Amino acid sequence: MDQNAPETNDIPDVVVRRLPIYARTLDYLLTEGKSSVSSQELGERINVTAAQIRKDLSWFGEFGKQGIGYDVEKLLGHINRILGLTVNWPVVLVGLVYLGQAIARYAGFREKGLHIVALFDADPTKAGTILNGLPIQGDEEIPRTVATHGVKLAIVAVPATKAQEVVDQLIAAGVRGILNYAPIIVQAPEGVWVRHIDPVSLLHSMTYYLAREQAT
Amino acid sequence: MDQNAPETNDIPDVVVRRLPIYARTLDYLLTEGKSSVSSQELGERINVTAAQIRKDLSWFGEFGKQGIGYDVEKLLGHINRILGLTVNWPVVLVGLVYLGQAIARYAGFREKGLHIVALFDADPTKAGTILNGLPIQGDEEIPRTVATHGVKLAIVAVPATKAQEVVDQLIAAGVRGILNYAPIIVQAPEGVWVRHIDPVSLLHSMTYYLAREQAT
DNA sequence: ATGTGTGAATTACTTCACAGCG
DNA sequence: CGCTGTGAAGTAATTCACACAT
Repeated sequence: MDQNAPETNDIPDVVVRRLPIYARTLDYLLTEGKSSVSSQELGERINVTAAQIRKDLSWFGEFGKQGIGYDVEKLLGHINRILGLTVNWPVVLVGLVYLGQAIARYAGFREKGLHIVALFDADPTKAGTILNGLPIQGDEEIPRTVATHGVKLAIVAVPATKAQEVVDQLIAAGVRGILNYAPIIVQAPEGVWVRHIDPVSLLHSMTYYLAREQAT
Repeated sequence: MDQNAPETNDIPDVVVRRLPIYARTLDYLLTEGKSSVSSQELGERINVTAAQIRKDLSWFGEFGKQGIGYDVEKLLGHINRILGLTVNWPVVLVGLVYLGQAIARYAGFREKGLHIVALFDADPTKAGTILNGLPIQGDEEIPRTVATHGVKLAIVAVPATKAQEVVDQLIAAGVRGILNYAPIIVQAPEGVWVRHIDPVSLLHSMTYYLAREQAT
């Protein structure tokens, strides 16, 4: 439902999905001046058991010191390397109505190795407009631009009705990972990863519990 | 890491999280004019096995007809009832920089029973500004407004450094479910649900696989 | 003492496979 | 037949608990 995990034996996807959270938290610990952290302490910050953190990390090596814990900076470096974040990743963004514009302006991507290098929107009246330093291009430019930048990652923030079409174009152009904000599960072939962001579904999964309580 | 699931024995949270996706897809099927659907067909749209859908639904009752499948409209009604979506849920939104503004303007919440009833931002120069028909209030108004509307759900789109503080205020005011867009895992007491949206982490979980391939 | 790394045990989730109904 | 609902079987993920290193 969420992603198509092609033959990536070895490490479970749940583990991979937790690594970025560990990295983010180590980053915060670093800015707080902490140089060392135990799995216990790290776990408390993110509601994960200490054992889980240790087991997750053990898939990749031995990064801790018995009796001490983990060196924050070193562990962060290890995780960043594991996630392929020693290089910057060019990313394209498709769909520039409100949400897309907000994404284009968000500094958090660039700070974390994700550089938005091109913006696309199907609306021809937007073409040429500069947004956060980048010109908006028409969707027909996707193939050329994706190819010239060697872009592997895309963010899709178009209406649900257009999402599959845009995703197909992106994949045809060479994109291999897609972050989809449209409220629809898009299909992708083997070898392409897709992650969905669906705030309405997340809220609905909470109304389930809240509705239940009121009845009690 | 993602949510604190207090004593909600019975139905697994993974199941609850899939229900909104089923509902959304049934909705699309309905607009496409389909009146009946099999678990197989529904599953193909969202990359879930037919058995999983049947098992998930069986937690709540028997909604299908052997040899036929499910009546789209009826099943949608059942799921909406299960999710507590027979009523509208008032929601407040805190944080109105770019992302928050985009959220405030997004029509998709209201269409799905989630009515944004109040907007808050800590920036006093924003106070009083009308956004999408609602006045922006200062954070100090949170307790009164949340109480008068009986708000149980909140969306948080403030910077990471402010997120925990805002969440604490919201919970103190009576909020029981929080959708957090800030890139930090916020803490909440038993009985409060939290869901996180973290695009950077999702992208990083894909760079992991992409980096691996290039090496191959 | 303290806290990691890890097999073993446990718990949770998914898929199988088929009886039974329309 | 065709497709649901569901126990049973099979996988996967998490937690336990402890040997061992500092």
